[in-house]
Amino acid sequence: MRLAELSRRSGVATATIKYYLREGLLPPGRQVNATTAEYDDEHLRRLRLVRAMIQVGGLPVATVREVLRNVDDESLGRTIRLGAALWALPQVPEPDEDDEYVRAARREAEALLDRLGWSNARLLTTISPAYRSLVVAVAAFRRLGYDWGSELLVSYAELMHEAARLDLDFVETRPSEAEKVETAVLGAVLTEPILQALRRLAQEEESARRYGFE
Amino acid sequence: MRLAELSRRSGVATATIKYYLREGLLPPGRQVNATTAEYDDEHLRRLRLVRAMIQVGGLPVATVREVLRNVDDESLGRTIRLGAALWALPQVPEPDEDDEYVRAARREAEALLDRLGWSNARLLTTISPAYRSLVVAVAAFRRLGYDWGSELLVSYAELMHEAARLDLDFVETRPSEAEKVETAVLGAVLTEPILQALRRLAQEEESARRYGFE
DNA sequence: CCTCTTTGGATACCGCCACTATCCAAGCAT
DNA sequence: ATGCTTGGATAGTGGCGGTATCCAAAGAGG
Repeated sequence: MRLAELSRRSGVATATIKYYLREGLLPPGRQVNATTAEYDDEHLRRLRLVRAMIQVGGLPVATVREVLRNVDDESLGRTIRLGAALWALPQVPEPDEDDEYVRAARREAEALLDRLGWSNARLLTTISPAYRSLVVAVAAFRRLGYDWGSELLVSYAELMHEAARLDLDFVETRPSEAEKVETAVLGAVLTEPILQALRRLAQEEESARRYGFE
Repeated sequence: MRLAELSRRSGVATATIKYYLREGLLPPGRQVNATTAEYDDEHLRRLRLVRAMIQVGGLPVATVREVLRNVDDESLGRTIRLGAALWALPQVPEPDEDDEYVRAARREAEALLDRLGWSNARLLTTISPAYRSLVVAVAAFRRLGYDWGSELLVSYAELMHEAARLDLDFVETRPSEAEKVETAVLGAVLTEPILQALRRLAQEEESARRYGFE
C-alpha cells in the first residue's frame, strides 16, 4: 500500500505520517521509484502502536523513538532490552538532593523496599527511574505536611506487586521473544491509563456506597 | 512575607510566581501599597500544592486552575465538589464513536462493571471521564490485536477497588471538610505516580525473581 | 504523445504552552 | 537626594507536535 492508503486505514493524516517517518518512529517504506514508496501491514501495525503510545499513553515523540529503538534492538537480551525500553519512559524531573524532604523520602523509600523484601529492586535504588519517581512524589507529599505511616505505602506496594504478577503472567503467554518485549512495553504504557481509570471508577463506586450521592 | 521571600522559601522563581498569580493559581497577596504585597504561609502552602500538581502530577496550568476552583468552592457539597475537581483532571481525547473498536470496548467496559457489581459506577458510564479513558485504552489494545479474556481486567479492577478503599480510608482520617477534599484530589494526582512507580519496581523485582538478571 | 492529477520528500511554518526577560514607576533605605 | 528593590504589565523565548506549501517525478486518461 502507498502512503495515502496507510493514512486512510490508520486514520492518521499523511503529513503526520511523513513527520513520524522523519522522526524515525516508522521505518521507511520500500522505495519503488523516485515518487513511490510501498508500505505493508507491518507499517500499519507499527503506526497504530505509535499512535497508541502517543495518544493513549501520552508519551512524547522523542520518548517513543527511544522506546522503540530498544524494543527493536535484537542484540540485547530480554531483560536488558525490556529494562532499557521501560527506563526510556518519561520521568519526573531530577530531584534536588540537597532538599531535606528529598533525602527523607529517599530513606523512607529504601526502608519500604527492605520491609517488602524487594531485594532485587533494592539493588536499583540509585539508578531506576521508577525509584526516582517514587522519591519525588513522596517528598512532595511530605512537603505539604502529609505524614501517613509506612503502612499505607506498604499496602499500596503489595497491591502493585500483585498487579505486576498479573502483568508478567500475561507477558508469558506471548509466543515469541519480540512479542514478549512489545507486550511488556505496551503493558507499561497502555495499562497505566486502564489502571488509573479503574481506580477512579472504584473511588466513585466506593464513595457512592459509603456516602451515597448526597 | 514579600514576593522575594515567597520565592526563596518555595524555590520557585519570582517571575513564575507572578505568572501563577496572573493565571489565578494563587490568590493575590494583601496589597500594602502600590509596590508592595504581603504573602503568608497559606500562600506558601498553596504554591507548593500548585508545584506538586504541575511537576509531580504533570498537570497543565489550566487544569490546575480548574481543579483548585472546584476545591475552593465551598458552596458545593463534598461529593459534588470532589467529583467536579476530579473530573477536571486531564483526559484522553474524545473517542470516535463510529470506530468499531471503540464500540466494542464500550460494550466490554459495561460488561465489566456489571460483572464487578459496580452499580453506582455503572450509572456514570455515559459521562465519567475515567470511564472514557478506560474505553479508549481498551480499544487501543484491541486495535493492536491483543485479545485477553475478561479475567485480567476483572483482576485489575479488584486490585484497584482495594486501592480505592485505602484511598477513602485515608481521606476519612482528615479532620475538616476542606482537608478531605484537598486530600482526595492530591490522592488522585500525587499517588498516581506513586502507584505507577511501585508497579514498575514490582515488575523489576518480580522479573528478576523469575528470570534473574541474565 | 500530451496534459492533468497524484505521489513522496524537503522545508517552512503554526499554535500552544510554560515560563522568562524587560520595562517602568512607586517606595524604602541611607 | 539617590540608588536599590518591589510588584505589575507586556512582550518574548524555546520546545513540541503537527500542518501547509512547494516541487519534480510518476502514472492515468484521452
